[in-house]
Amino acid sequence: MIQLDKQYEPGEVEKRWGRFWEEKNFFHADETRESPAFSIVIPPPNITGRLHIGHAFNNTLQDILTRWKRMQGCNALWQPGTDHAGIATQNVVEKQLHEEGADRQDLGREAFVKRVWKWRNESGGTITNQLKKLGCSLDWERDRFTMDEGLSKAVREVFVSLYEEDLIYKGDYIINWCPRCHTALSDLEVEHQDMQGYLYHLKYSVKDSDDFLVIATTRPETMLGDTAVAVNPNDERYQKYKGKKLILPVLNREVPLIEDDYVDTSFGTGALKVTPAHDPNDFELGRKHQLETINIMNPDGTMNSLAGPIYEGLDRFECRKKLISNLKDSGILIKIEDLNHSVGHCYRCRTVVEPYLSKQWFVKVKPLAQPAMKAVRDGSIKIVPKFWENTYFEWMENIRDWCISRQIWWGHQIPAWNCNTCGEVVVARETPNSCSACSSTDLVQETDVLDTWFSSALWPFSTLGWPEKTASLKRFYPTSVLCTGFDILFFWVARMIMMGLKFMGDVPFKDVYIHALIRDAEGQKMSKTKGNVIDPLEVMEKYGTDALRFTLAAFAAQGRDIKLAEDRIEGYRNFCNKLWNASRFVFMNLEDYKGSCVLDKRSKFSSADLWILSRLNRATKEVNEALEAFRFNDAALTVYKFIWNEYCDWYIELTKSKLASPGRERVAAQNMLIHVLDSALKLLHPFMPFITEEIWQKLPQDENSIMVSPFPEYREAQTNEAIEKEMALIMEVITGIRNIRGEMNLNPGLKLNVLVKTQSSETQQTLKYHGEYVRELARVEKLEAGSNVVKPKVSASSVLGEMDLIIPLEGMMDFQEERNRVEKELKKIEKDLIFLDKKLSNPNFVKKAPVDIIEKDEQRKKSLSLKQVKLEIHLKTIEQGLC
RNA sequence: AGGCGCGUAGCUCAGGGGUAGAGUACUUGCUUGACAUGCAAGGGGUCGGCGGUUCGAAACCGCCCGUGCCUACCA
Repeated sequence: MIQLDKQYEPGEVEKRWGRFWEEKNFFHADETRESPAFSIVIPPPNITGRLHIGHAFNNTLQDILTRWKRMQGCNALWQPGTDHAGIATQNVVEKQLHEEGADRQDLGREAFVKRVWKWRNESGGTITNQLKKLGCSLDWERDRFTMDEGLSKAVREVFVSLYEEDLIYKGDYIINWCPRCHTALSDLEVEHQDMQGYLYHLKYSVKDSDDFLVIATTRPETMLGDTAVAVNPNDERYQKYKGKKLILPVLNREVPLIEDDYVDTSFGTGALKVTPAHDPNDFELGRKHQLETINIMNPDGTMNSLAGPIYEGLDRFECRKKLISNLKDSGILIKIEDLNHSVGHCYRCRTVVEPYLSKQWFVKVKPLAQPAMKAVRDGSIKIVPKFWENTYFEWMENIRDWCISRQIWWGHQIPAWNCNTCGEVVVARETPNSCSACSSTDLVQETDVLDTWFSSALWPFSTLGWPEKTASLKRFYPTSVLCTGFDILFFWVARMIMMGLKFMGDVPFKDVYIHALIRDAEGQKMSKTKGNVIDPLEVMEKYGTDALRFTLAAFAAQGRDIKLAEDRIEGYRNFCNKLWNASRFVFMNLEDYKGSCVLDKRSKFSSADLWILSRLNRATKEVNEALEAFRFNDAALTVYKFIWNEYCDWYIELTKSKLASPGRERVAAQNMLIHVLDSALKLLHPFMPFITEEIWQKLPQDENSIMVSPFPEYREAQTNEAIEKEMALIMEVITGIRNIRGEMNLNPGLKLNVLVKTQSSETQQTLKYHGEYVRELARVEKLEAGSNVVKPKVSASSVLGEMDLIIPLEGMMDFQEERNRVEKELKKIEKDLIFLDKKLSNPNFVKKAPVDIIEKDEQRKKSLSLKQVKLEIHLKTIEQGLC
């Protein structure tokens, strides 16, 4: 006989089954298998990452889908992998070097990259192991890394193809530069933050005149690179200076006054200093008006020689300080205003980014964006929840070219070679030996690497073997669902759609499920710097992995951020224990059971048996439907309620009388208990893989693992309305009795006699037939039901539908308690009747409302009135007793 | 500056044109032979405010207040 401990202890169980699944290779998807494919690619976590609550959430949802589909018989692939995270990883290793008193320049490129690989091989797998702990059923055999040979080949293929089609180009443009990471960033990699800054008003004198113009700027140090001042052509104030030159303070350079209606007359003074090398707008103005560009900054954010001898070598912010101080002394600075404006920061290191003119590589995105928008518009890709589609379209419509070159060492080096002899740029799939133009062998490869997101954009097909035409690619592409947070909708999702369509000729996934972000109890985004992180590993340690997973699923309602509360996790930990103990009860009653979990058609099933089967069937339907629609919370709560509120609270209790003595009813109950437990465990398995496997393995069944057993399906014939109605009546009577017992503070152990007065012969039959249930669950000695029941003077009573529930209490009646109870009830009835009366006496309601609503209300009014009359009579007898 | 969410029980959150639900917390009573990480019963909400549509609004629409986020070339 199988005995369970009194409490569920997750720690050891999780380790054991985690190992078991991996050993049995259950997570593996075989590309040669013919069953319908279901595939998901994991959003590859950074190799620098540690599992945070967002990962836990994201991956729990994917695992739920994967396990569910796998159990449904699909050839289910959940593709694992990690991302090389160029800047982030380089930063980690550079920091290490720094601690050793060195920097990457000391090592040189080759040695540095080698060092990063070493770090990756030693520490890059942390998150992989943590995902295993979370129970993720990823096909580890297929683990990929964005810097793998195969994926690198894919990157080259895509780069060269795009270049050949003129969709990749190189040029001098203003980009976002991080002076700390020493690299260009794409627009997306800049995080804007509102900051309190200053608007400095500076005097620029007009050449050959005593007049001056006042310009306003937030970044005064850039004036050293000014090559013009712009005003609006319609601005009255500046008409008289048309065509004049201005003298740039400090450097005393002559700059022209140009006119452009881009200039907003209402901002600042209406006069705009123009620095084409250090501001994106000024860059555009500069091109339009053919202005000179003067780059006054070094890549590390210090000023270069063009900034003049006083400022050369100073950091940009020191320069600002010193410059302002000097300008103040020389009377150039007129005033300083407070200004709240948004400042861009590097998303990897939080340094203020600098708009910076430099030579970079770009992807021409517009031609790729068109089909990507169409795919979503025509439904080839569905974004769930739908409202994210708007965000997607808005971004795609305004998309600008994507800066893909990064001046770092860790990443895919751009497959372009510069010929030192003739200056030709050779872009090739294979490393060329000689220049395609002049045959010189003096070729030097481009030092820049590609944006990490460039390789991520290929993820859904590069992981499956592309550019080779693999069987996996054929079987699993397009993938079924992409599951991710909205924070990388543009970074990643949009780009995968563009690249998938371009290179595979098909969408990379059919559904995109966008889930919420997890925040702390105050609604703040969790971050290490704020110190408000919830560590999922700690939670798993304390409450068990299943409890965490279930909590996350229960919170996963669509379209709302999640404020994670620890007491919810505790609640679901208790649910694990509840399930554990229900199972414990079942096993305690199986010692003489010879059957299996399969329903035995010849069994003599009781009404309770058929009832739970019917309820199980409904729950099964709801779980499948909810998961189909990505309503994880509905699915989770349905299983929860079924197990706790139906199986445990009612069914187990109802079986106790049947189990009490040997016989056909006992066997039937045993059969149904384990059949339903088996199914419930399966329904719960995708959410709580560990505890379900642990219990399920002890059930009499001959399959290998619950994770590869068939998921329950809805069966029309198992829904039994008549039985559900019958049992609802029984439960109503039981609850009615318990209510009186509780409200009147009657001793729980006290056996009561109960009379039910009812005109319905059906009700009489049901109560007669199932009297045992009532006697057991409501602690009743004698139960009598009939139309001529006589109510003793000293009794408690309530009205349940058309039934009068009467509990004789001769000698133990607390009249005051009973009066309070009945008066409370009457008060509520009165309130309801007033409401209904008002509604039903409204001629418009009767005229316009649907018939079934009117009928329902009329029915309710009738039964409430009847109940009221009965209770008032009862109240009178009580009051007699009080005198 | 535009755009998108959210505001429901003390707390954390579901729901959604026909008189409000869960978990947790709270009150009362229970060492009932699965479970005190439990059982039974109970209290608790003019569903942010104001208008509108409707026979009927917490739900749909508009405005306002509060709150969170995203996008943007706010010198």
